[in-house]
Amino acid sequence: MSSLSQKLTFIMEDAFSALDLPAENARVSVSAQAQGTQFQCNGAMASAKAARKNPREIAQNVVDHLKDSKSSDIFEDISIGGPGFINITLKDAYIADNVKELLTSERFGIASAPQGQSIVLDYGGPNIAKAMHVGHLRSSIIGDALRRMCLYAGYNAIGDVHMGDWGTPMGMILSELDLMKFDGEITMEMLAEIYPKASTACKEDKERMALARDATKKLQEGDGEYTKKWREFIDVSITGMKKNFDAMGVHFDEWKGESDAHPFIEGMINDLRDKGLAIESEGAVIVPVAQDGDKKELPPLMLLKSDGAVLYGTTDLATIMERKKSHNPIKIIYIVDQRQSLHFEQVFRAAKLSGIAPENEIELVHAGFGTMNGADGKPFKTRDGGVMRLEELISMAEKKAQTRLDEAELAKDMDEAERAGIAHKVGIAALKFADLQNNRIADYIFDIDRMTSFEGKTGPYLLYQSVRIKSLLRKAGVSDGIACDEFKVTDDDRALTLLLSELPSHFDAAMKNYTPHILCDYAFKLAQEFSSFYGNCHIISERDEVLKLSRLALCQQTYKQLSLILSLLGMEIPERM
RNA sequence: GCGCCCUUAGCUCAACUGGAUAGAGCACCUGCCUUCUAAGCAGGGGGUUACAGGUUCGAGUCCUGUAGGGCGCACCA
Repeated sequence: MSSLSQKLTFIMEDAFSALDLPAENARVSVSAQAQGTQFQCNGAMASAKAARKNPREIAQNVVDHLKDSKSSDIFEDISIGGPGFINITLKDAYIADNVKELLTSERFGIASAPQGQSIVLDYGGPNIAKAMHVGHLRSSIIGDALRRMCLYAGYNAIGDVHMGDWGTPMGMILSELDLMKFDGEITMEMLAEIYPKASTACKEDKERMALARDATKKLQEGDGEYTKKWREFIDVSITGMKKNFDAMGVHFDEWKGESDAHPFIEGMINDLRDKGLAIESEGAVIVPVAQDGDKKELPPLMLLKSDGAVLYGTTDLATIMERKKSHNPIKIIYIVDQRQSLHFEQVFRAAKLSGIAPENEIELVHAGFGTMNGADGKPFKTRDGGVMRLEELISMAEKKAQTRLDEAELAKDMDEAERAGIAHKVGIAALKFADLQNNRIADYIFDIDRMTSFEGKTGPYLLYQSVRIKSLLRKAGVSDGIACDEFKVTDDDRALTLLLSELPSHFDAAMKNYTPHILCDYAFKLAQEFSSFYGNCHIISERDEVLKLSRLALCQQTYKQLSLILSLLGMEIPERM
């Protein structure tokens, strides 16, 4: 079981091979032309040069071959267009057979990865003592979606929040507590005040900074008193983070941080020194990672500062060791701001050079994303110039959904709790979809109106269509799978039927490039196609029993797919809305 | 100075990795609640894909250059 375009590709590959044409040119895709033809293959033109033939002639050979062969009962029409496009239209009987197969397929035709392979995903990346703001949105939402996708693809996917809990900011807080002579219970509110205060003071005053550096070093060396206090405010901080992540429905399997790599660092540095990879330079310890043929001058990865303290790159490298030991993953995916691409290039090179992550054992991927800008194209700020907190954003979206619900006739018989539950699901779907539908690589404009919009290409639209189907199936008394002995395809539902078969192609593409927006796009098209079908056709009131059953099956299949994709994207469908 | 990324409709974004007439949503205009949820559907207008060359049967996509924007270049994370 696979998508129709994949099946047709197999058939086309056979035809190409039989005619001594390169099979890799045989790929069949959904037709770009809206009307008329259903699928197309562009391989004749690609093969023309090497075969020294006219592309139309090649296309004709392929078409003749296919018409002669037994697969001819598949094609309603197969013809040549333009410079050599092979256009394919399928027989309804073949489409019907395919749907029948799809209806009983557990995974919609999506292939499953070999068992026992792990992938670690590094996303979220909140910092201790800092309030989570909209900047954490992308990493969390994209990362969580990719984790769910990897899981569905059959991998043992492990999401790690990888907190910033080990750098100089920790020393800033500890030294600030010293200066305050503080000895009570640390609260979230306190932390929110202390950190910015300490950070500013350190920037302005070199001596104050020295205190922070000193405290950082002591902490990293295992000072008892500091460790105790550190543990205390880490726990407080994590409680706050969990609140935010829970509200967004972002899940982590591990709550590790930079500090968890600490036990690996000393051994790692010694090993790198022994291998001659780590060297002293200006009092610091570095790993040169430049290679012949580099276009740019790649600075070395610094492991130890001249004062002996570790850095971001040190913990990142050691974290790979830690992950290798605990999970032995085939891949580690970092969902981190694109601006850090140089840093990851350095770490990845050092990991390969040192054998910490041999190239053929662990694949290291930086799935970077663009910077979030405000409407003016500059990094996003609220109207008063501050940073918008995540909680604020979530509650804005929820409130808008609440208002929308209060206006609706439907909500009259709902109690408070049900309304709040729906408003939450709708609000979160709006936020997540607004973010996920963008290709992750490019910078994007953070538009609060778009984030909290419920019309058009939005999360709530997808929820709405799903809810409509669910309601329809409920009224029709359909609960479990519908197996159609006979499936009837008509002009009103053919487009939806064909689209339903294409999920595997889109899932594969999204996985390959780590781009959830491909799934967003497919889900939207599917919902739109369904909505059109829903508007044009009678379903429950259809008199033709075979057609009615076929259409109910289509509804259910659409619901199942939307439900799967929404869950992969981290959205929940309410019972009604 | 060196390097990376970006520039597509008024706005926000797609375009299956080189394919046919570049698609969606928002906004604007016209219809549709007496069929199963109108957070919806049907239809309309809106484009020299920043610019100039090049490669190719074929370029938004690849190569070169120019302009504009963003970012990064060892003791922050």
